[in-house]
Amino acid sequence: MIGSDSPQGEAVYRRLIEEIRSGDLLPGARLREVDLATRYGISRTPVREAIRLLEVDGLVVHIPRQGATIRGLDYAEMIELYEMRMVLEGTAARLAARVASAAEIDGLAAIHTAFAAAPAGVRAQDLNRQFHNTLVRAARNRFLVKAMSTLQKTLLILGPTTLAEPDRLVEAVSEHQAILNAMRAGEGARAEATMRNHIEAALKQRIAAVRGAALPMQETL
Amino acid sequence: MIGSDSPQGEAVYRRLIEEIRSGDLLPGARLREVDLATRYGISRTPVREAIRLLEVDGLVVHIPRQGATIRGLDYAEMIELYEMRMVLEGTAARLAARVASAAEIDGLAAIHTAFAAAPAGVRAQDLNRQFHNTLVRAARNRFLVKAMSTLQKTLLILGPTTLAEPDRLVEAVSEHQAILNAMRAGEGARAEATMRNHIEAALKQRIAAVRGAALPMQETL
DNA sequence: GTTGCAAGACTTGTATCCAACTGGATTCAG
DNA sequence: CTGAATCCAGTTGGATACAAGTCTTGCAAC
Repeated sequence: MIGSDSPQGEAVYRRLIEEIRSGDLLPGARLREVDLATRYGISRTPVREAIRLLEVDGLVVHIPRQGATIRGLDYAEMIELYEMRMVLEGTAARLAARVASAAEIDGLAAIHTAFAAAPAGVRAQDLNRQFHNTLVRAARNRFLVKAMSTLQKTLLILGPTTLAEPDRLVEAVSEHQAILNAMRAGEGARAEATMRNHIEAALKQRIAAVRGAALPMQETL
Repeated sequence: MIGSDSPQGEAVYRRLIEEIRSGDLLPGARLREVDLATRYGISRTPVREAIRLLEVDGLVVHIPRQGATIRGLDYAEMIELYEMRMVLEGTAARLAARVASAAEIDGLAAIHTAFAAAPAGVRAQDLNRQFHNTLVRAARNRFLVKAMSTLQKTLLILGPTTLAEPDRLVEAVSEHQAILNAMRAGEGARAEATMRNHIEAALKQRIAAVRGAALPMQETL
């Protein structure tokens, strides 16, 4: 028994996701079925299921008779990932500005207030996640929510968000405020533009973070 | 042995997808593990795997101790689905207009030529799929490709595409031509706009097709 | 005739067992 | 000492056996 509710496969899945988020499982780590099964005190069947779910999320690569390993993102994929965030979250802001109720925007504003007051750290990161998730849900499009959910899981393997640095946090607060203002005004186009700008700033920070990182070995001359 | 390559679970998955596309499996159909296993002459293990894959695609709903059934899309979800198509395929057209090579656009044009010459039917539907898939791949964004792949699978449960009617087919050819023109000119914004227009026209056709369909029973007064 | 309950069939969830394949280590020939 | 071929350990893929829960159906009581 490792999770709270019945389906153990899903419990293992969530647990593995959490281990990826926390950094216990880094790219390249092998996921051996018997290893995980004995570690969680269950059989291989639910473990297999969880690994398959991680595979369709794109978090692990699964070579047929060889096993699964946490995959990494190369530079190009990182850019593509943020490009998609700009599209999806920008769309979410545009739609939400039109259809979100005042109560929903108030809820978003409450999260933002707490976010603005939080020091850099896990608390701020969590509130940031809440802000973005709530905004996406406010767009009232289930397929958009699902696509963003997949994208965010992929984002996990890039490591913790860039909000650890206080400078970036201050910028992010300001950008969130701009998004909120546009949404309150019901200006979808401006909400989309400010959101895209926000994601692009996050990408710049991310690019700066990987500066100096080693190139993949195949390309190391 | 039901598929060509090794992993049977994936073979079952593709086979079920095909049965959904062909209309053999309609919304509401139950997927019993032992039933499918005996039908394909294999054990339950790969069948379970395939059903889980369909679940994450959103093609089946899976109630924990009760089983999986092909799910249907209500009116709101249909609108949301096409809204997402407008966003994703519009983005694909915009990006492809910038980054696609001349060879890729020529390939797209070749598909288009065959499409324009095809009579309404499965051949035209297949070429239409090829056109859209090729265009999305030309955008050079793996996450966009994956998101569109999921969306297209969901589209399957709405039934065959609207290209069965010759009138709509003629319109679609014209719209595809407009998209191609914009891409050749390298005008991303226009490519996006024409693609969004194309998807919106398809949505209108889809809405007309469900006119007079029975409302869900809960709402039937 | 209707409603409540209980037993049984049916279905999925989990565990374990066997088969097939991969990768590396070891050994033997050159 | 180098190279390859072979053998063996390790791991996943699939099948079957068992456990647990849900729905249906039949019966009895009201």
